[in-house]
Amino acid sequence: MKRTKIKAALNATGPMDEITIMGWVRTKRDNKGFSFVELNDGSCLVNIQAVIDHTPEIEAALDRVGTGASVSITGELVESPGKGQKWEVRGRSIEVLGEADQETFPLQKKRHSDEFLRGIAHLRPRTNKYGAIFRIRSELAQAIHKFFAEKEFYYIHTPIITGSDCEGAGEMFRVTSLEHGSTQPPDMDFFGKPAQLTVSGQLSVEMFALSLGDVYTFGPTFRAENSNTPRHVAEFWMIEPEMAFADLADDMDLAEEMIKYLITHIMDHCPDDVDLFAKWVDKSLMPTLENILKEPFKRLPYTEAIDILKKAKKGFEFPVEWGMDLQTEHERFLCEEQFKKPVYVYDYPKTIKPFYMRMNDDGRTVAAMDCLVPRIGELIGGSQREERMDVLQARMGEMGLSEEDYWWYLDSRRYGTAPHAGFGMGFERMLMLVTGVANIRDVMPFPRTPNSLDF
RNA sequence: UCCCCAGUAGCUCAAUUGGCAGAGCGGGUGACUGUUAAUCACUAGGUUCGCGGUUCAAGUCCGUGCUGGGGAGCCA
Repeated sequence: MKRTKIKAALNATGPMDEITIMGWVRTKRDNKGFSFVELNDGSCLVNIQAVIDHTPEIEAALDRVGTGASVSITGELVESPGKGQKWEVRGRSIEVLGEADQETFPLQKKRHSDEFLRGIAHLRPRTNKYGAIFRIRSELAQAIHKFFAEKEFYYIHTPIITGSDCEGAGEMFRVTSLEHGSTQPPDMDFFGKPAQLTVSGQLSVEMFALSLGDVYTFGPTFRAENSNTPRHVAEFWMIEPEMAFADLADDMDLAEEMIKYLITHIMDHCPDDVDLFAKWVDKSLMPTLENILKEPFKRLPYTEAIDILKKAKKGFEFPVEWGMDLQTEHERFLCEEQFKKPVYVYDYPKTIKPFYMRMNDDGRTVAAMDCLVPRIGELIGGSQREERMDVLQARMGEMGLSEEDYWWYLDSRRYGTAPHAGFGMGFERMLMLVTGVANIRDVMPFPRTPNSLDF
């Protein structure tokens, strides 16, 4: 099929005698003797307008066309005499590719609530807002690979199915090939042992940092937590870079550079789509993004953060004391009120962090960092990893972890260990940041949440 | 998982103290020679989320279940 994408047609530098456009009808306006048909094909936010003079044959076709139908229109591309668009198609013929019954087609020529559109997740990318979200989502994924390629990081595909039942984060989904309700023991299962969906590629990707140097993984991860918030889903994508011969400061440098790179990239490459969000979704989007770009992030040791929170004239629900994990209200206070920009909190108490984070000289904190951003909360969590075999073994002992289960992980410290650091960034949370979309379910094609697996 | 709120036409919402279930948009039909989510006229459209209860009478009150939203926890 020969067609010109609408994005290309709208960017034309001159008229065209022969053009065929295909897309979905957003609206049709009939007049006596001719009709306007606005088409969108997903290639860009903007529709193209086609003007078609009526003939008996064309009228018969137009009778079958309503909002949502897909059509092919052939004619010429001309400068529009009307206001609102530079180019339009003067149609000579129209072919109806797929009708849409107006009685039942759920998308109307008006704004719908996000809640309603979630119920028709298979059709919502045909709306302006969701089309824009998923174009930006694609561009953001590409930008991540571009960023790491430019910095000469290697892209590692870490496994989705894992046999490590404790990767240091959250409840896991079990993977089995046994019949539902089977009483067979795990050693009769496919892998001969229990298997789960990964919650993080970190332990795997560390092995490759300690081989290839600078690496990253970017793929789906799964959490079986019964979380019901606008910031959590059961299946989400995570970017996890890992650098050999790097410490916590290098880690924070990389994360900050990456966030700024991604925001700049999206502003440069998706101006129309970003504009839609700035206008209709979050009026403070542009100031927020510009604010993130303009200054260095605040770097705040956990112990100082606790002091600030203690002195804050603020009725926190949770009392503040050294050793506790920061609550949502504390995180929001730090980045939205105290510093009004992204904040790294680092050097957390060892008791609230996983075994693999590097012990600091004080013996009570570890080289961990969280990057907190306004509105989203924790966008990134990372650390310098414990590279010293004896310290790592001691930590695992404290936390009741079996060295046998991690024999391959420990081998990386046994043979040629080296300082290294990395972090995990929630891809969808980054997408929420650059679009201003408030609910994570609205930046995923088909979100998976507790009791929801409809598509 | 806990706390709070909501569920009425395809969508977004009204409905006074418990007293005849409504509007806008969308749909259908018609009009209109340049419209921009066109406009104008006419028109159809309801198991008031399910189940049980109180009452002469329930969209409205009570119980329960389901679904959705907000907040919290867990985290990215």
